[in-house]
Amino acid sequence: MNKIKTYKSDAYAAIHETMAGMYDAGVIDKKTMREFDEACLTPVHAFSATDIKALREREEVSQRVFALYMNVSKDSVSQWERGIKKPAGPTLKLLSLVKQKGLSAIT
Amino acid sequence: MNKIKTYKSDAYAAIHETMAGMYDAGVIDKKTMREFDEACLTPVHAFSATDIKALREREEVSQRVFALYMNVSKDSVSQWERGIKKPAGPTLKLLSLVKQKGLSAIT
DNA sequence: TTGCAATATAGGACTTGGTTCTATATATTC
DNA sequence: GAATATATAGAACCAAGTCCTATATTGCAA
Repeated sequence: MNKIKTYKSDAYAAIHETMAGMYDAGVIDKKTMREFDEACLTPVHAFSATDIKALREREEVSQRVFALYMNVSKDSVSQWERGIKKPAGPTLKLLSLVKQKGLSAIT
Repeated sequence: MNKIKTYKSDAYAAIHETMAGMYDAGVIDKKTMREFDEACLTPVHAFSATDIKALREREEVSQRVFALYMNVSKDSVSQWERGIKKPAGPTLKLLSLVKQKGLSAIT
C-alpha cells in the first residue's frame, strides 16, 4: 500500500519535485534521492575556475580576503582561479553559500 | 593561514551592511572595505572529536544527514568523531558556522 | 520468529586538495 | 628609488576525504 507523504513546507515539496525529476531522468540514483528527500538540501553545483574568479570579483574582495573568509590559504584561491586545483566537498559547500547568499553568510 | 584578528561575529553582520552601504555610496573606498572585512572575521577554532559529535547531536541529525549538510561522505563524519581524521580549513569554517548559527545556516 | 533497513564502528588503500616555499611581475604609495 | 599589495607560476609534501568491505546493533514490518 502506498504511503502518502506530507511535507513540512511548500519549499520542501518544490525541492522534492526537482529531485524527483532528476531521479526520473536518471541523473541521480534512488539512494541519493532518498537522501535529498530526507535532508531537503539545496544541491551543491560545481564551480569552474572562471566561476570562482567571477564570484570573488562580484563580492569585490582580493584573493587574500576571500581566502580569509573561506579559511584557506591565498595560494589556494589563486590555484582555484587558474584551474590548478579544483575545490570539492566542504569547499564547494562554502562557495555555494557565498554564491547564494553572499560573503556575509559565512562571516 | 595568517592569523585572524577577532571581533564579535554577531555585531559584524549589521555593521557589514552599513559599511557595504557606505562603500556603495562612495563614502569609503574599496581598500577601506577590504581592511574592514579582514579585521572583522571571526576566528575559526579547532574541533575535537567529542566536540563534533556533541555538535551533531545538538542538531539532532544522523552522521549521514550531517554529512549531507557538510557535503562530505558519511565515513568522514564517522572518522571525525572517532579522531581518525581531523577536519581543517574550509571544513572547520563550516563546523564553526554550524556551531554559531545552527545547521539551518548552511542549508 | 524472520527479514530488512538504518545507524554506527572499524580498517585498508587510494586520490588529490590544501599548504608551504620560492620566484617573478605590476601597479601603487611613501 | 624603496616598500607594499596584488596576482601568477611551479614544485614538493602531507593528510583529509573518498571508497570499499566487514561487523554489530537497533527498530520495524511481514
